[in-house]
Amino acid sequence: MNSKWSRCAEKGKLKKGPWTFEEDIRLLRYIRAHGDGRWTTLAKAAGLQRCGKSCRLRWVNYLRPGIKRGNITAEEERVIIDLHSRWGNRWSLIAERIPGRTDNEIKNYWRSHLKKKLQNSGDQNSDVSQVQAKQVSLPPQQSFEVFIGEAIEPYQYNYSTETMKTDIDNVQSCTQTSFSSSSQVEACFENEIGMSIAGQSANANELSPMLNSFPSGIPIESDATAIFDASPYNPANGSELYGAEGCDSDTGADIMLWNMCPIPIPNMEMDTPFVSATPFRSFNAI
DNA sequence: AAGGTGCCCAACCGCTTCCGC
DNA sequence: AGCGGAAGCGGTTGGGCACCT
Repeated sequence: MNSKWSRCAEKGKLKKGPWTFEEDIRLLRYIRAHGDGRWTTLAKAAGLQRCGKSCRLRWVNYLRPGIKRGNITAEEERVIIDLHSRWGNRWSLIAERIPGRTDNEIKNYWRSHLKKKLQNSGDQNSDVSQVQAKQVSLPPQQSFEVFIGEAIEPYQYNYSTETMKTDIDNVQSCTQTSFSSSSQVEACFENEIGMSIAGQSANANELSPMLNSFPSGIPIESDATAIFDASPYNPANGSELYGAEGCDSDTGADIMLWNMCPIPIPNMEMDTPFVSATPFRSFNAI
């Protein structure tokens, strides 16, 4: 074989399989300093024992700023169904029309949810058929504005290289990844990341890249609800789950960040304040 | 409680397209 | 124009997890 992947493997003990936290950080740091592209060169220069293709995939599908996590919404599903009916399996094209979603994610969603649904419901009375028949207004591609919460101004969700650089550097210095109390969390974020989680100072524009740097969120055992009262919790055992970013729910910023959290959190559900806050109220062209 | 089954999704694979020389 | 390497894309795989029985 002479494919790129097999050449990757032959060349030398290049690593395969799931990415580690350290690899993610290494890749992020390199891209923030030098930009993406030239993936083969980038992989070597960043000191990653990965082939360029693997680095590109990790960046595009997971680390890239703006990746939206969480369940596909009903509106997104409608868009996917509509566009698939027009374009077929042009996943990357479809993904361009759904901000924050990757082609891989849409492809997986189609295979695991929609394809079966469509197959099982060829008749006109099915939900999917009705959805398909409906003309869907498409969200704009590329740039978009996100409106979050009631209390803050809408802002344009764009990352600057400088912002990411600052965030990743700060995260690097925050070595503690497990906490037993809200005070520990507060101390870490205020001292190490320079952001007040109990106050109103969090700037949502500056936070999301940090999420990329924490592998599985930060579990907190007990008394953090006063601070994180809009955060997700695990309904299976009642414990609360927190990501790297924390800020007062009054700002609304945490609401947006949880939706964009690139870290999958098993069994995550939102508690009442979260739901009532209506994250991602709309997308608008800018 | 334990084993089986099915689902989900991150990552892999290989083909195609693009681009520079 | 032709070639080779890089990037993009869509299909496939397999590990981990949840849910049954």
